[in-house]
Amino acid sequence: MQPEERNQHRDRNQHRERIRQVARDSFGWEELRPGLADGMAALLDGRDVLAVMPTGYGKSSLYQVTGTILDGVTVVVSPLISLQEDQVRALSEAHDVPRAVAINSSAGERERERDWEALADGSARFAFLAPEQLANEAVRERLAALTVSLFAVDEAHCVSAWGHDFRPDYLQLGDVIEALGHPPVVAMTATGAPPVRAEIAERLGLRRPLRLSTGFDRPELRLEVVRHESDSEKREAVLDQAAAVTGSRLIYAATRAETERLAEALEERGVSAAAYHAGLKRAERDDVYERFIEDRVEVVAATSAFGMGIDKPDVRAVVHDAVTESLDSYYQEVGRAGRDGEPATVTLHYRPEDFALTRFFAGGEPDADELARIFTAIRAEPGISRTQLAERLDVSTRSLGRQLGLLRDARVLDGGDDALEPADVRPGQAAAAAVAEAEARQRIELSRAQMMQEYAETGMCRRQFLLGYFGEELAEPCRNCDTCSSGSADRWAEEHDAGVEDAFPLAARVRHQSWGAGVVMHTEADRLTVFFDDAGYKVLSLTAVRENDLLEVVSPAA
DNA sequence: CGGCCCGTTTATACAAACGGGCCGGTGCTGTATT
Repeated sequence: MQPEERNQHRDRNQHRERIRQVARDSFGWEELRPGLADGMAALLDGRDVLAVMPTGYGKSSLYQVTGTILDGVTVVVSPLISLQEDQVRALSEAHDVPRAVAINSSAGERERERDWEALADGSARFAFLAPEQLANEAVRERLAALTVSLFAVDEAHCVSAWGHDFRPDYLQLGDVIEALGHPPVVAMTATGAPPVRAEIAERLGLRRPLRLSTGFDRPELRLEVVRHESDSEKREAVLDQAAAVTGSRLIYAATRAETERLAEALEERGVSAAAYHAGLKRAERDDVYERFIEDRVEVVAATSAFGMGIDKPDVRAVVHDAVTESLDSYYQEVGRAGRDGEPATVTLHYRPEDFALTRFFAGGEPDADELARIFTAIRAEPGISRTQLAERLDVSTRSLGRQLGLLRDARVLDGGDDALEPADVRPGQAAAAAVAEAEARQRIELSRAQMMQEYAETGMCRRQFLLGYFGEELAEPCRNCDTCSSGSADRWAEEHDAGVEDAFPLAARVRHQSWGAGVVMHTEADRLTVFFDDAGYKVLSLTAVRENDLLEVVSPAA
């Protein structure tokens, strides 16, 4: 062993010992679950970490323990103020852990100033921020003046799910990290198929991250899908199921109006129910949430707003009144059932027409003229900030954020939001490139919905399908889903008599004649699923691929 | 794209059927108004 290696070895043992000590003494964890200590040690070694672990596993400990050990400030990016508050509380309840502050719009200016001073003088060493805060130059300057020794991104799937249009500041986090000198970064999420994970790593600029994944299977969840032809028949089935089950249950609907209708109909049947969506007042939302947690309301009919941060152990059923826009979202929502490990049922009720709404949300035609107008304005004033630009053009900073994201992705715009730098191309070219980018994005969104449809219509074991989507293999049908119960899964397995696909192995990097570069996501005996960088998911028949020589393996594993 | 609301038509007096138009999810922030 060389002296240098010996030093590293000694450091690592010291790290492990310190991790054990802090976990036990400060947080009261006698033992850390598999992977967590490895992640912490990697961060202390200066490595980036991408952790995909289910809710309740203890992902937060990755930055809690590491941040306690490190001397500088730990920045934690969290999408919701309510989550920030939960995390600040959790840290304040631990022993001998540096103080944590949440910096957001809910505090007054004076309080915020006190928090910054606490970070500066070392009396606070955890800072929770939403990405919108980091889009603010003054905030970034104050951070740069501190020593940031760890950068954590909680609910990191938001980078991919919200970054492109809803909350574009998520896409700027990579630049923020670089500007801070790239301290070790830990990105944490409970959800994400391989393309989502790849996007998180790419957007945040993670450097050869340690990838931790604990497995997606939730055997206690019974998986069911019911297809309906008419709207009213579907609603009746949803209501019947929600009324029949006992214990806490959740209904997910696609629109606010539908949550109201469902809750009302359940009340009429004598079931205590409440609607939950982002159109309600803050106090009403809190009230519904509290009543649900305290078992004073049995059923909550909600939109996707009822989600992150909700951790009720004994939800016995999650009933979907419509498809979601992807299996990533679907699995995240059904994952709120059976957290206590006891059996729970998750059922998707859908109609093919449901996909109309999914298509609508995938976005329509981007406006080439508007993109050209924006680009022209930036060219007239290189180095202009997003805020100034929004004023010049009299548009909202929000819609502008989405357009700037497209121009950036199309590589015709450089620089952060406070200094936009145009590439040397004509506005028409820039707009065309951005439109192409938007179309690629839309193709990917639509392909994600397509996978949802494949799941709904498959004859194979639902769990085998779902786990396959998340890059995991389940050797045998699960015996705890509707296709297994009906015998369909066994018939399917016989017809598609297994046989490992050697020519196109899992995770192989491939190139298709018309869809370009992609990665093999899932293989079956007669077909394979590939995620293409610009076209999204495609299910290919192996016979067609072979006969027409459509697919070429570029490298065996990505 | 499909669902829903609303006003109009239809063919005769209450109700159904039709068509145009609009809306659909998620949260941060800073600013204006009680």
